[in-house]
Amino acid sequence: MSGSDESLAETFWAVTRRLRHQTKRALEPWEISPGQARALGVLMRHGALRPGALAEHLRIAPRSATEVVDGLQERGLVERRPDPDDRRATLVAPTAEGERVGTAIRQARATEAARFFGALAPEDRTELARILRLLRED
Amino acid sequence: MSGSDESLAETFWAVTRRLRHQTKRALEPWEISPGQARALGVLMRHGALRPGALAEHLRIAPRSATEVVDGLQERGLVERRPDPDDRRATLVAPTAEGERVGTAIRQARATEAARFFGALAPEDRTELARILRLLRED
DNA sequence: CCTCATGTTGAGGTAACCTCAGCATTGTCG
DNA sequence: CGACAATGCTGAGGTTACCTCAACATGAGG
Repeated sequence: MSGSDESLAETFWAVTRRLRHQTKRALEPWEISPGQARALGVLMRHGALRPGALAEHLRIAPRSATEVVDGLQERGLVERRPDPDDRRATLVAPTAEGERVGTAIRQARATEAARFFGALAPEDRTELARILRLLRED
Repeated sequence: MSGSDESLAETFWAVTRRLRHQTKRALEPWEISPGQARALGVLMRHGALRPGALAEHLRIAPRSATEVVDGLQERGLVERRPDPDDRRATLVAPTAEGERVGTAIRQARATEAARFFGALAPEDRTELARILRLLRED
């Protein structure tokens, strides 16, 4: 019983590794790191955000968000502008190019996910989604 | 369809993150990093290994295996000894203490996995294991 | 025995995170 | 309304876990 749970965990990790490698490859055309892609996705979903709020979404320290934003800004994918409501703060928002790249990445990811999970029969996909939601908890 | 696959991937990542945090906490009592724990596990399964072979199992560069072994050796969990078959090479093997800690970690991990997946009904666990094996492929 | 391959490691680099301190601004309270 | 604590960002510098490249010792084949 505990032994089979351990092997379940092991299988889970093996699948995770495969999925991670695949999504990493999916990002290669844009030469963007997984962390940057994640940040860009958050910014596209939420619109302009302060670095601190972005950090919360990414669950990293505020200081680290500065670096992620620096990277995206260097590539011209986001821009910083002053927050009109608080002169201490900065707002980070995707540029037009950022929106373009962001949606392209979202599509590429969807394609990769479809390829990955497409190995399953439709009812297995549904079943997997249902069971994973039970384990998600947040 | 591709949209639901994308959210499936997203759910998968959420579960992965939760499992990762939990196993990391499970290792805290031994103050050992996940990488070191993984290496110790490999050494316990395979017996004495050369650093190069260990690197292959961990899928890291040979030079990086040196560092993992250094860390484990500092904590007295493994020892290096000359390979009798090849005087260029070194064999890395768990010490008695390493075996002790290694089995304790294995048990702690099994307990954590049981707790994590114990949230599921038994038939869901079986179903999850079956589906994940389909995605494993290695 | 000379050359080339192999096994390990020193030196040094990178990416992604961290903490801590400093600076500007804002909100609060006597 | 003025002092002062709280907030928001970022510079400086550290850590961890990886990497490559070159040096060194040893082994194997012509």
